Parts: sequence; structure tokens; C-alpha cells
Amino acid sequence: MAESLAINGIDDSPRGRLLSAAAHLFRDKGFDRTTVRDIAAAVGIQSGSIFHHFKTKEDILYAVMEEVIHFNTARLQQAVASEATAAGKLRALIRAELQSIVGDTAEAMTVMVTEWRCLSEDKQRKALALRSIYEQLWLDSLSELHQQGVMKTDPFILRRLLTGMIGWTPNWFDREGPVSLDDLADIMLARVIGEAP
Amino acid sequence: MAESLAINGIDDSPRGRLLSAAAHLFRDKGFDRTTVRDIAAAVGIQSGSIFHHFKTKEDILYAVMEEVIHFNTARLQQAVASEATAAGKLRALIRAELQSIVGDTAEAMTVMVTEWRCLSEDKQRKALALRSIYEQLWLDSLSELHQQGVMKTDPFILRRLLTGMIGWTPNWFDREGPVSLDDLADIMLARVIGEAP
Amino acid sequence: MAESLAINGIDDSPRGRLLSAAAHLFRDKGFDRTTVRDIAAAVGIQSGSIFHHFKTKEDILYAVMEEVIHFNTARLQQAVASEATAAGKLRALIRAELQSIVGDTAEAMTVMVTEWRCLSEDKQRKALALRSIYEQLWLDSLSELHQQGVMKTDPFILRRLLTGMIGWTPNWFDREGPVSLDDLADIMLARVIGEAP
Amino acid sequence: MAESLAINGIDDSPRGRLLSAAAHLFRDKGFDRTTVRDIAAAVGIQSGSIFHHFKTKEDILYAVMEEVIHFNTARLQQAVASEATAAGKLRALIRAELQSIVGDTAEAMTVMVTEWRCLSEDKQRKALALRSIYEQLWLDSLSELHQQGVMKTDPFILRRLLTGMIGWTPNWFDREGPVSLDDLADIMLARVIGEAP
DNA sequence: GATGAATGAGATTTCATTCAT
DNA sequence: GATGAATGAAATCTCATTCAT
Repeated sequence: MAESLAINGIDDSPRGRLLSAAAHLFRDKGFDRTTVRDIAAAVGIQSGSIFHHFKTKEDILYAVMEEVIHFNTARLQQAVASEATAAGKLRALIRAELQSIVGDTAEAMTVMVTEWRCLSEDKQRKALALRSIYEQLWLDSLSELHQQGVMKTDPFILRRLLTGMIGWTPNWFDREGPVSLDDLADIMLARVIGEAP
Repeated sequence: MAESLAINGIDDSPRGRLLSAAAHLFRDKGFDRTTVRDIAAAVGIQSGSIFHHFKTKEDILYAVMEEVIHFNTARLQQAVASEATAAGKLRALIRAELQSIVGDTAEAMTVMVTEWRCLSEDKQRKALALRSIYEQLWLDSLSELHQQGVMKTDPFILRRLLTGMIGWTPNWFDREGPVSLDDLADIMLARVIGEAP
Repeated sequence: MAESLAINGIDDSPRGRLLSAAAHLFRDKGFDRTTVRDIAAAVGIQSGSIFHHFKTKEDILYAVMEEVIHFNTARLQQAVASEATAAGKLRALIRAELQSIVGDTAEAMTVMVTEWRCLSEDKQRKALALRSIYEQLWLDSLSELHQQGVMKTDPFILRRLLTGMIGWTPNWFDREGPVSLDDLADIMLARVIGEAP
Repeated sequence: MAESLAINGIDDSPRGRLLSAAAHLFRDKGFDRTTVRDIAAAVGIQSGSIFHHFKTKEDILYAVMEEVIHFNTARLQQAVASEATAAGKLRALIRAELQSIVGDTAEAMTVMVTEWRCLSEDKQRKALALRSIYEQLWLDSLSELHQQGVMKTDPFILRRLLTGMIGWTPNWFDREGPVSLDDLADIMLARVIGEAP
């Protein structure tokens, strides 16, 4: 999965193609409005055959989220590891999450946010547990800067503001436009460490 | 509607009660997972009677959005009118939108964001047209600050970042917690006009 | 009713306007596809008010048929009375039924044929009883010709063939076309008394 | 379909049984008063399963008509081909259409006439196009007789009179009665080519 | 593993009819 | 007599899931 950088961070097996198609459809039409037949048609099989790979439609949604969490947690860990300074780490985190959310794993990430509610409570808990490593990387980085006195605002709140800013990006960002993802990462970083606005 | 500050900015007529119940259910379970029977039960009528007030289930969703757009556009206009300085206006806008989104119209506002896709393209266009006045108030305020040299970042991008920050708030903000909405407005304002972080 | 030669043989009272509107709609869309609201809208009242005039929707259908049977039975009696010879009487009957079916009572007559099945068995029996006078006029006329040796075919069968020919006319006859109703009556008469074809 | 002379000209597949049951019910109760559940029950499946075979209830009606048009067009073509003289051809056409309408395809033929209006305009056009071959066989035959001087009346009008006579037959003809379909064909033929009445 | 017909629960919507005002 | 909101039964259609082949 991680080694073949396929779309949505999913490998090119039959199961992987199914997940990719599902992620795409879930983002476009939403989980509830995507039928099992839609997904089957998108990968060229019959609807009944889906259930050889997943027990329920909801399991497909969960698997999409699981894959994208694993993939992006690994990406965040690499991002943090590759930087020496606290500010550098934070910028790398922002850049990496932007990449996740408007780049290669855009569909699956969007699905994770918008279709979260379609997960049963049980699966929500399981997915949250997977997410915790991911979130801890952010809090560690922000806490370090806070302790260094770089900013005064509570790291928890700042993470929430960043989540909002980054999460909303796919709704407006234009990859062909004048502002690059690197520019945008800098702009967002400035909202936190407060360089001249 | 404006004079009786009922929940979600909707008045207390039969139609209004129906819309309030719908907004509540749509936020809790999503549009697709809320049945017409659910809504009817919530206001104590039979499901068939709904269609005396609205032709389709989707019309109910649209009506919720229409009401909340009108109500909050009026609120934003008051917010801007009540402040003299550009920075004061921006803070008032942030505070008002926070109020919309975690306060009295929280349900309807959340629905507008999360269930937008459930609107037909036709209705999406109509709702967008209504929204345009609302958005123009923001862009006017940010552009004024930009021209005054208060910040260098593009007003359009800053509005998007604020939309993300504010829009994400209901997912974490605790009205009983230590941070008030006024505090939060100040914190967000600082992300834009860049006082000491 | 008979004295004011209103459309469909129905007078111009509130009840009459309602029946005329119903006949028109029943012919256009069929009984099942015409709603009580449609009828109400056509006469400019509310749907609930219909039930001050008729107990059920089916009663409206029955009333339409009852009126048209009475009206056209009277017309047939006049037609027979005004002719001296047996052949003259038959031609007058054909001409009168053509008039009923493509002329002034076209809508109600068509409804009687096409929506017959929508009547309860009870009302079908009642309507059939009303029809019997009407049909007897035909059989008397044909039997007289048969006894005179004008034609050999069973009068009962000939009446059925005429019913089919005349009843199908509204599906193709063009009142603006080159063939008049009088021409058509002659053509049909020739099918029975067998002048040179 | 043509080789297995099943009822209504429909073969004995699952789809065929469904169409036969539908034709039967549509004739008995009318299209609007026949529910999808009725049809399903008649073939021993669940109502939802119907929609595996047909997208909508209306599609079932259209399929009934399509099958019966194809089947009877073939029958008419055979009837014409098997006769040498113009009068023989016309008699064969009358006999064949009587067979369609009171014999093996009686239900579907009746449905085509009585439920025509229940077809969307789009499907009406498609069905009319299929019918055109059928009608041309009639007009060709009648025109030939007309040119031979056998009768003077317009072939188009005569076809309409025959359509009416034949189409009304199922409403009164008794297969157990003293008059056979052959007798009836002769009686009808005489209405056109005018042998002694 | 794949197929695809069948299931059956449940969704939205329609509409004749009622009845308090 | 008129209104029009409400009823509630019933209709069509959807779709995740199963299972014999």
C-alpha cells in the first residue's frame, strides 16, 4: 500500500481498485447516494460480487478511511522526521496535510470528513483510535512551539483552527491557480507563528 | 421571523415548527437518513400531511437553508452597521458568524454546509444567489483592511481560511468550556490582522 | 337539462359546471388519473367543497353518465319520432348517435365507454338499466327492417357492429375534414341496408 | 415467440410469464388499478423483484403492447401471403384480426386499445411506429379492392369502420354462441364489399 | 471468486375523504 | 355552502444483501 503510491494511498489489487472507486463515488455523491451497484459498475463486476470482498457497504467506507489514515499517518511521521526545528516540523505537517487533502489522497480524506457520520458508533471509535497517533503528531509539534514561547494561544485550539482551514481547502483551492500548495502552507503557518501578516 | 428570535431563525408557525424539526434531524442524522416520517413524528403530524406544506422532501431542505441565509444575512448587516472601524467590523463579522454557527442557528447552518450536496443543482444555484450578499459583506470588510495595509494576504484567501476555521468550530467548541465565543472571535481575528500570536 | 342545450347535455348550475369539468378531465386523462383537486381547480373551488355536491368521486362519474344517458335517450326518441319509414328511422338513429359521440356530448359519451369499468358493479347495473330504453330503440328499428326483409343479418349483431363503428369515430373523425357527419351516417347506413357499396 | 404459440403471443420465460400476467390483469382491472403487487403475486414473486425485469410499471405496459404488435403483424403478413385474390386477402385480414382480438392474444390486444392513454407520449410514438407496418397491410388491401372498383367508399374510412367493428367484438361476442368467428368474418366482409346484406 | 435473480424492508409521495372553523 | 389542513391507506420504486448455480 505505502510502497506503491497509488491514488488515495491504495494499492492496485482487486480490493484496492474497489476501494478507490468507492472513495471516488463517496466523495462525488455521498455514501448514502452511492449504491453498491454504482461501485460494482465502476470496477466492472456485478453487485453481488462486492460481498466477496466486504461484508457490508459500511465496511467499504470503513476500509477507505482505515487505508487513508494509515497512509497519511506514515506521511506525517516522515514529514516530522525530516525536519530539525519546531517551526520546520509544523510547516511540514501543514504541507503534508494539505497534500493529503487536495493532492493524492484527496478523495478518501474528503470522504473521511464528510461521511464520518455514516459510520456506526462502533466503527467511529475504532477509526478514532487509529487517528489518535496522527493527531498526537500535531499536538506534539504545537506544544513544543508553545513551550518555546513562539505563540501564546492554546495548542489544542490552534490545531482545531488549522484543521478547519486545511479541511476547507478542497472546497476552493485551485491547483491550476496562482497560489501553490507551498504558498498556502506558508500562509497558514503565518496564522500560527504570527510572522508579519 | 426576525422579530421573534426563535431557534434557527425560524418563526413559530406550523411551517416554522416543521422546518425547525427538520433542521434538527438533518443535522443529527443527515438529510438522507432522516425520513419524512421522522420529521412528521417530531412535530406530531402524519407523514402525508408534510406534503401540504412542502411538495418534496428536498423542498424542506431548501427552505431550511433559505430561512437561515436570510436571517444571518440580516444579522451580518447589523453587525457591520454597528461598528465604526474596519477592524471592528471584521471582529463583528467573525463574532456574528460564530454566533450563527454555534449559537441560535447552529443546526440550520451546519445543515447548510453538510447537506449542500443533497440539493439539486437548480436549487444549489438559487441558494448560492441568496448567499452572495452575505459573502460580499465579508469581502468588503477584508478588502478595506487590505487596502489600509493592515495585512498583505489576499482577502479572498483569508475569507476562505476564516470560513474553514469558523465552520469547523461546532465540531469541537464547548459552550460550557473556559473559552468564550468572544475569546474565540479575538483569537480568530488575530489570525487575520496579526497581533502578537 | 334538456331545455338548455349546454355542453355534454348538462345545465349551467354549479353542479352542472362541476359535471362538465369532470367529463372533460375524465376524457382527457381518464377517471383514475383525474384528481378531485383537478376537478375542483377547473371550476374554481377547493377540493373539499366538491363533497358538498357529491359523496364520492365515483358519484361524479356516475352522474356524468346518468346525465348523458338521459339526454341522448331523449334525442334518440325525437329522432325516431320524426321519421316515417323504417330506413329513415335507422338513418336518424345513426345520425343522432354520431352527433352524441363526436358532437355536443362527445366528452361524456367517450367517458361512458372508456371509464365504464371505473364504476362499481352496483352502479354499472343501475346505468345499464337506464341504457336499456336507449338500446331498445335501436333493436326495434333494426328488427322492423329485418322483418321487412331489407337485410338478413341478425339485428342484434348489426347493432353491435354499428356500436363499434360509431363508437370508434371520435378516434379518427375530423370535423373540419371533407366528410360530414351526414355523409358518414349514409356510409354507415349502407353497411346495414346494403345499397351499392 | 412466434414458434411457441403461447397466450398473448408471449413466450414462456420468466419475463414472458410476467407479461402474460400483466396483460391479464391490465385487461381485467385496467392499468391504473392493477398494482405492481398484483402482478408480482400473479407470478409468485415479490413486488420488488418486478423491477429486475422492468424499470417501471409503465415499461411493463409498453412491453405487452410491443410483443402483441410484433406477433400480430407477423400473423397479418402470413394471412395476406396465403391468399391470392384481393377479396380473399381482405377476408383473411378480418379473420386474423378477429382471432387477435377475441382469440389467443385477446387480452394484450384489448389492453393496447383501452390502456393506450396510460403510455407516456414518448412511448406512444414508439408504439405507433411499430403499428404502422400493421396498418399498411390493411390499407394496401383495401386500396387494391377500391382500384378494382369493388367498392366506392374511401379505403381509409372503411379501415376505420372495420377497426371499430372488430375492436368492439370482445365486448359482446360469445365463443360458445351460434355465430363462429368465420361467420362473423363473412358478415363483416359483406359490410365492405357489399354482397347481399 | 463471480454471477445475477430474488428478496423484503422501507422510502417518498399521492390522494380521496373528513371536519372544525 | 365553502375552506383547507389533516388524515391514513396505499402506491411505486429502491437497494443492501443473499444464495443457488
